Amino acid sequence: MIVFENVADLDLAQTLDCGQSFRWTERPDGSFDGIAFSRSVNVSLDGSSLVIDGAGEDDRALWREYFDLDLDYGMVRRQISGLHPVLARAAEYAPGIRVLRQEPFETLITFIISQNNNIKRIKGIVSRLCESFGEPISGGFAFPAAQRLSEQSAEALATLRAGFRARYISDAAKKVARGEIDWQLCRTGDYGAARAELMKITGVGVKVADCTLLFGLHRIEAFPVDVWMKRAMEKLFPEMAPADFGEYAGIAQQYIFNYSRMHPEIFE
DNA sequence: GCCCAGGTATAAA
DNA sequence: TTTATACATGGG
Repeated sequence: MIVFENVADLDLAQTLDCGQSFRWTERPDGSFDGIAFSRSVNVSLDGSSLVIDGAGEDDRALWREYFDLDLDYGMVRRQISGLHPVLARAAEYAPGIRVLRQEPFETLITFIISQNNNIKRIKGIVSRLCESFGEPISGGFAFPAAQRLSEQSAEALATLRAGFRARYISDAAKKVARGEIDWQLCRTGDYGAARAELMKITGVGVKVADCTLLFGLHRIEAFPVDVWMKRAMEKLFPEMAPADFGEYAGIAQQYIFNYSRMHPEIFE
């Protein structure tokens, strides 16, 4: 068991159930069971201590990074809130959101599955994907390796009931397994080039690419303010110009997404 | 039954 | 370059 003390600005439900990760399930006691990096754990918050049950000290750095504990989200939230009142409202609504640093391939595949889909069903498909093709580990199944996934027939993938996304999953797994996707470029290269790199995959457009870059490669600096967000800002504050989301655009975007999910009436 | 869901590929203007 | 439509599946 690992304990991180004095963790601020983290709410597990807000972070693990806000549509960025699809592998966490809440227990009645408010803790969450989940798997990342082929490790099955239960995470809970005891006061300001983050408890990772099922993990050893060897993995302290790994979980510190996963929950992005080295970034001061209080500072980020204050900065974002100053950019536009809509951002202030969204950040205030769920101040415990953090942007997780998930594994790139898992993020890519889960957001391919997310297209024209709902979170409940996304979780089901991801769950079947891991049970069918992931390595069994203590407490569940790891997310499948690209190589293993790339070897699956169309018939095998059909058991996931992912619908038209099955061939997208297959193409992504093949390209990643062959090394045709340059993760280093995605992580550190020009944002446009990183986006284009992921869009080499069939079924990956700007939205899936942006979500993969944000949640899988932590490109928090460049999430575009899309037309939908601009419309929301103009509707709520018609007298103001839509703001750029600034240095932490990806985090701002996640506050907004969560807020819109909980208050759909405000966003039409 | 009908509508829609963290969109994208494809065809057509 | 921009705009309509199909797409598989299942929850509300």
